Amino acid sequence: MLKNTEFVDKLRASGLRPTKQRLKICDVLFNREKTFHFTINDLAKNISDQLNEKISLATVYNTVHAFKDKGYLKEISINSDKSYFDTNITNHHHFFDEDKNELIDCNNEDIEVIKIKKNITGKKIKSVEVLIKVASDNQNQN
Amino acid sequence: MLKNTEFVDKLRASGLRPTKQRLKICDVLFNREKTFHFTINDLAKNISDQLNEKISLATVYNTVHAFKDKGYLKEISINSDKSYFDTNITNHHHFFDEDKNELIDCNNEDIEVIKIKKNITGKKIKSVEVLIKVASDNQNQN
DNA sequence: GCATAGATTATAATTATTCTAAACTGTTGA
DNA sequence: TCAACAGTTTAGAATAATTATAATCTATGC
Repeated sequence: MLKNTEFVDKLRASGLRPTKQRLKICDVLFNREKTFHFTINDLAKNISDQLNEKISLATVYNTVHAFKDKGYLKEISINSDKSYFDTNITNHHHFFDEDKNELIDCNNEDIEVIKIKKNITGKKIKSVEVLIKVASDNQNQN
Repeated sequence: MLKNTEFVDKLRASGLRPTKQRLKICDVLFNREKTFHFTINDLAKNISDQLNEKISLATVYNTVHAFKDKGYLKEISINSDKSYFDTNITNHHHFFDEDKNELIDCNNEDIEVIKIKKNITGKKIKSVEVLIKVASDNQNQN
C-alpha cells in the first residue's frame, strides 16, 4: 500500500503537479496486488465507484496519457474500438480472451524469447508485442 | 492479373453474391503484386480514384467485413483509431513504422517461431500476432 | 419475367476520443 | 503571506471511425 506522499513525490519528479485528481487515479491504478488491464471506461467507472465526487472524463483521458508518456502505463495493441492500458510496464506479452474481451498477462516463462533477425533499415525497434487471441472452441477464427 | 470470372466463382463459392461493387473491390484488393495493408479509408480512396461511380462507404465496410469473415482478409492488431487490414492471410507478423503510420510485413524467415508453452485453460488459440513498433532514433518509446 | 432474399445506399445514430475556452489550483518568488 | 502565472480541470462541443436503419435495388431460382 503506497502512501499519498510517495505518489506526490513521484509525480513531482516527473514534472507533473500532484493534483487531487491525479492522486486519486494513482491510488486506483497502483494500489493493487495484481496488474490492472483497463480501458478508460473501466477506470472511470472504478473511480466513480469508490468516490463521492467525480473526475471529469477529459481529466481521466489526460491523466492516463500523461502517465503513459511518463512510462507509468503501457498501451496494449488490440484491434478494438477502445484502447487498453496496463499497469505492468515490464516487457511482457498478452492473451486476449475474445469471449470476455479481457486481457491476461502472459508470463515471460510461458513464451519463448522473440528473436528478430532483420529489422527495417534506419529504424529502431521501440517495442515487440505478442498478442495471443484465445476463445472457446466454438468461436470463429479471425 | 485475375479475371473477373475468377472472382465471380470465388464469391459464389463463399456464398457471397458477385455484385458489381464486390467485384470492383476484389479488383482493387487482389489484383496487385504486393500485399496491401490498408484502412477502410485507404480502400475507399483507392476505389474512388480509379472509378467514375462511387461505392457507398457502408458497402465498403460491409464488404471488407464479409471478406474478413470468409478469410480473404486479415485484421491487424494495432492500437489506433482505425482498423488495419491485410490482403496477406498467411501466418506472418508485422512491423509498424510509427513515423509514417505504415504497416510492413515481417518475413517469416526474419523472426523465430513463437513457442507458447502455456495457454489459458479451456481456451483455444485463435491467432498469434507479433507487432514490432519501429521509429527513427529520436522518437519517444511508448 | 417474377418473387424474393440478399445487397446497396444515404443518412442518422453511436461511440471513443480530442478540443475548447473558461474557471480553478499548485507553485514560485517577492 | 500573497499575487501572479502556468499548468489543470471541467463541461460540453467537435471530430472521426464505425454501425444501424430503412428504403431501394439486384442477382438468382423458378
